[in-house]
Amino acid sequence: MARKTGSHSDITGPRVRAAALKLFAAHGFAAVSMRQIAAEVGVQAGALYLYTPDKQSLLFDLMRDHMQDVLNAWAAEEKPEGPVKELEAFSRFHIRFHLGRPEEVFISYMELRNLEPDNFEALGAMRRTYEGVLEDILTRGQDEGLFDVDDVKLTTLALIAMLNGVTSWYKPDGRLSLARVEAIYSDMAGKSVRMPRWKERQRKAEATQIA
Amino acid sequence: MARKTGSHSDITGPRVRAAALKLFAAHGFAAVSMRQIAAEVGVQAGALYLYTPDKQSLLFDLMRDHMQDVLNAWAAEEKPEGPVKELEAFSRFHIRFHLGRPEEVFISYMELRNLEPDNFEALGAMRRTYEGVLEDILTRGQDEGLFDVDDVKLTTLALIAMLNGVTSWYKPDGRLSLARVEAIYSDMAGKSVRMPRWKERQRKAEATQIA
DNA sequence: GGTTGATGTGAACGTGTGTTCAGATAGGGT
DNA sequence: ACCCTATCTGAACACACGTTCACATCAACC
Repeated sequence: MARKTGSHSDITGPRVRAAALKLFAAHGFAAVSMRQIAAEVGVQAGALYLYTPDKQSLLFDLMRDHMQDVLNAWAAEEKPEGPVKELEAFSRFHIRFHLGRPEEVFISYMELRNLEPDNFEALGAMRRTYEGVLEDILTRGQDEGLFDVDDVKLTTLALIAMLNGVTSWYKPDGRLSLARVEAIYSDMAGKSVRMPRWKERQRKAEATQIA
Repeated sequence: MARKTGSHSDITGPRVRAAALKLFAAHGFAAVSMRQIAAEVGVQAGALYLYTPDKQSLLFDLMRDHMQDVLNAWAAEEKPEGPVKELEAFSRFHIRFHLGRPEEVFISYMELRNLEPDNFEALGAMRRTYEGVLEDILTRGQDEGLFDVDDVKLTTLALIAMLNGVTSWYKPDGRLSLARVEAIYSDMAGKSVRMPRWKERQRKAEATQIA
């Protein structure tokens, strides 16, 4: 029976998660104690266990929810037609989404090794799903002769690494606006995989020659 | 007076560092105890303090030595002429060097936040020096009209992030050889910044038109 | 207005932490 | 043969850890 007034559980619960997010991102999962999290919330350590079964779950829930958010947000995104524009849309989406959640991103890529095996596997599956989106775009672009990609899997990982790197230096009040960063990254991503014009011409020339 | 036979300090010292490297890379600095390191070496925890003043120094020394190795190795590398070939040489060097030291690389980019302020600053300076190498190549290429880079600093960080990403998935016995990975990455890096031919032609056309 | 149940306290449990240090050990120098 | 000293042990220090639990508090309901 949920209380209406005076019930703190609706408030404290999210605050616990917010505190954990902030502290894990700043100092690392292993370096943060339950007492520090409790202090950030303004509560005693024991009270945390009303909102999480243990410290590990606190970490995993943050990571899982974040990955789910990414996947949902991409699913809701409007997709343009053709691999070239899709790649640009993906790059822009990735940069925009990740810059809006620097702490979640940081945790999701830094604390993987602190997950227990089952949780690690579950999160790995979600990550592979997301990478699959990019891999699919590259594959179709390659098939249509629009991209010149040596190895799709490797290129996928290289691009994701590049795009993720943005979170390690971007400051909202920095020199470059979000829009500019978004543009530069998506441009670099596009250029790094697109079929060069001379190669395209050569390909067409060979095709007509054979025919 | 150093012993010749039976002296273990020449042996135990490096073993302590090797154990710390291995364990820090596998589980993270904060999650590894001095007793675990000692056990890996086959010694009691107290003995470690004959080789390091404290745990923090153990981490910092590993990171500083690694960065110094990178800088030295690049200094010793033979450099080709021209920004385009220099960029390729840098990319290939970076991939090759980093894939040969996965643990050092992992630590150097994951454990920065566990460094005390002074150590953090010292390592940051070394990292900026290394990034300066790439930044310099891009700047010169841009000046010579060979590269089409929107923002040199941002592009530097994006490329470094992409190249570093390789360490998070590469397995020596995997599908792709080191040489192939090296080639693909340096190719992507080059394409992502190089001036497109059509833009180059346009630039030259405008130049003659003005003259 | 007394009862109930959600919410939180504060102390305690057992274990582990980084670090120190008196003492054991054993090989090299004389 | 003896001493010296580099090397290491094993116990101890004070403190922090994640987690549990008996108990307090207090708003909402009958």
